[in-house]
Amino acid sequence: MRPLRILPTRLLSLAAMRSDRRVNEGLARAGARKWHYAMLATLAESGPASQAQLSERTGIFRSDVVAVVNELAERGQVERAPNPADRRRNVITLTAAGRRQLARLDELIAEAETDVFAALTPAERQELVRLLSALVGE
Amino acid sequence: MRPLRILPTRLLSLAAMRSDRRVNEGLARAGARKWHYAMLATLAESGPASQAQLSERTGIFRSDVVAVVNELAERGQVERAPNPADRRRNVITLTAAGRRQLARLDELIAEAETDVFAALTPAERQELVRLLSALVGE
DNA sequence: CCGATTTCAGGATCACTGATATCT
DNA sequence: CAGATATCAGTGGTCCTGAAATCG
Repeated sequence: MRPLRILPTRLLSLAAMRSDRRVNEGLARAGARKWHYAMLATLAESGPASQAQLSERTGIFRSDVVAVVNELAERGQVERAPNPADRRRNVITLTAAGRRQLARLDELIAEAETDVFAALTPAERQELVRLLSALVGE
Repeated sequence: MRPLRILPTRLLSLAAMRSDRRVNEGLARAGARKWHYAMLATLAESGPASQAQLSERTGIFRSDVVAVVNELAERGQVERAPNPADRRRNVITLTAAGRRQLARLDELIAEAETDVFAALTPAERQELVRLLSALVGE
């Protein structure tokens, strides 16, 4: 039997846990969680979107998108409006305050990534990204 | 701004999520979760231990060890006995049924790891393990 | 008294199921 | 009618805090 500590899936899980914890610490300094960041970043990259599109693009679960949009809307970082062309859908739009918050979160995440990958050389970090990309199939 | 999909910490989180899901599916076929496996494997590797030791060795949170031991004890896979030399402590011991369950879980995890790392060559998989080990500091 | 161990109660986040109402 | 969308209620696992009881 392989020692527990070398199980590849376990190592992956452990590394992600430490990384997530550090990233969450950073985001918490701006009162955000990871889904807030993912949604703001996606809106900035791809423009206004329906909630179903946001679910696909961010990975937020279908039924959890509502709550994240609610929270960002309460803080004035996104706006929710009905889509006149398809009245089942909402159109979620990034506001100026949302862009400012995103810029702040980008800084906090950059700091976190510096810490998380401190033990790797730039080449190793790049290789890790390559391997992980292959793993998730992209 | 870097595209969201290439953020290294996000990639790591996503890869771990997919991996965890597949591993949990496998373990669920034997009615187990990841902590059950971790505890059985640790007991097989290092022998009988107190609950505090099991917490350190497995990563199960201090206050959650009780429930995991309870569940394994109910199924007859471990035994909990007071330590006569230090009456604050319990001694948790693997049973024959526990060893059989561990063997079964080892198979299920091996299958899961085959699936999870299917996109990588053996050399790439080894390199990934090396990089992740460096990341978690071991 | 201090520290270690076990145990319990509970919180917060997250992934997920299932159902409903509305609209195309 | 089928299919998509947004919403809501609720479950279960995990990580974590805090505190009590027992013992060295």
